[in-house]
Amino acid sequence: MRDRNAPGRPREFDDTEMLRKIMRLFWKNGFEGVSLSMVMKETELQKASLYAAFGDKRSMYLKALGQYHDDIVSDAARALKKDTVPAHARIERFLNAPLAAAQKNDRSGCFLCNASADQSDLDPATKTQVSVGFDLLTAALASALREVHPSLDAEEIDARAKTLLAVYVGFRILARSDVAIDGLERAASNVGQWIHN
Amino acid sequence: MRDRNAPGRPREFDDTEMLRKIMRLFWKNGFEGVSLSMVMKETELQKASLYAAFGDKRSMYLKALGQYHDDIVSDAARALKKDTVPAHARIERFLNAPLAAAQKNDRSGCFLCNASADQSDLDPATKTQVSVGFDLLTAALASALREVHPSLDAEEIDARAKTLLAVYVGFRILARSDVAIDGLERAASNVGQWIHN
DNA sequence: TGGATTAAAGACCGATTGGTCAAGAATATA
DNA sequence: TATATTCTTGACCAATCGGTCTTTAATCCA
Repeated sequence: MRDRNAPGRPREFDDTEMLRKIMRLFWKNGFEGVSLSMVMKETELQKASLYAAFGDKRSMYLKALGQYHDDIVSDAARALKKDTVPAHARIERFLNAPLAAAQKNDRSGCFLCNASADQSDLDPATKTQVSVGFDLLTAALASALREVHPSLDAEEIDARAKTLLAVYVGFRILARSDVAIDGLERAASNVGQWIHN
Repeated sequence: MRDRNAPGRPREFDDTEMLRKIMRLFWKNGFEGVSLSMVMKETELQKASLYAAFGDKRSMYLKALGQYHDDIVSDAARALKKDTVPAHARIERFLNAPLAAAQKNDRSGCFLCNASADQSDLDPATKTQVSVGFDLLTAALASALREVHPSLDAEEIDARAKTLLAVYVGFRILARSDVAIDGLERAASNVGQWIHN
């Protein structure tokens, strides 16, 4: 966002608001699945304005991924680290989020997971940003796990956190297909039990 | 593949061989990330020959996914269902495959997982085909789990199989990013322990 | 009021996209 | 050898791709 009292003609749109629209586009369709004309339609901005504000397509994608981090990932991490409900319930809620979304017919999945599958192998900057998101979630899961098992050492906590993250990511990907959702629910409840081991 | 004694000029290439090349392309780059000119270069075939043999781009993608099913998924399922090693070791080997690939710097991941993230929400036919693959793997995991726990009922077996599949898929996606691989290994060994519960 | 500066609008660019078509070449059968 | 059938080649197509440029409009500061 530009300075309010900057010289020159002021920008007529809010950067963050537009970035959120762009984010939803890339989230749903992937990098190559989004064209500049789609972005123009969604934001109701001209091409040149988009380039001036966000740079080229790759840079838009990266900024959209950053917006996802700020809006969604960090929120999820916060809810895992501290909340009114006990730690094990926070983890269960986290693992149930993919299934809850699927039941509401929201199949967009997780932008981080999609980006990892779609672009991590093709673009190093995306790969890095995806890893940052996954690392934040791992740390948040580890924090919650420490509350459940104060006696476990750091390595074991990290290993379990990564297992839970893998389950979460797997649920997100599986829920995008037609894999029967009811089996997944019981699977989630199994993992909920496993947390206490 | 056309009949050997069919009338007309015989095809100068092997369909399956070409489909495998196309498969690798889509596997690595996703649907929109592959252009017809890339396919032409990889197969050394002309555009019209490709269209005559495999149909349009969407149809090529679906056939490539089918080839992945025949070549890779069904092999993995077979190795899970029956082998010289005991059932729990077969499952562990299955879960370790994503990490073993990552250690060899093979980051292509799993075509099924990538397709689910990339195209399941956009194309119903892809969604269906992805689900068929996941269902086959679930059934194979369930078969191995029944050997480990003959007393468990079918629903519980299915739920556990889906948990393991989620872990597998999660590993595949996480391994594409820069998430530290050593933590994942210990995670895999944790899950190996959990199988016996 | 007059620069200086920035944004908005949309025409414009070459390159590439997925896809088709017409002509010639290779085969089986008759 | 003639014909029917299929395959291969490469030119060809409109549409779209990502990206730029010029013109005009809006603002700040002096």
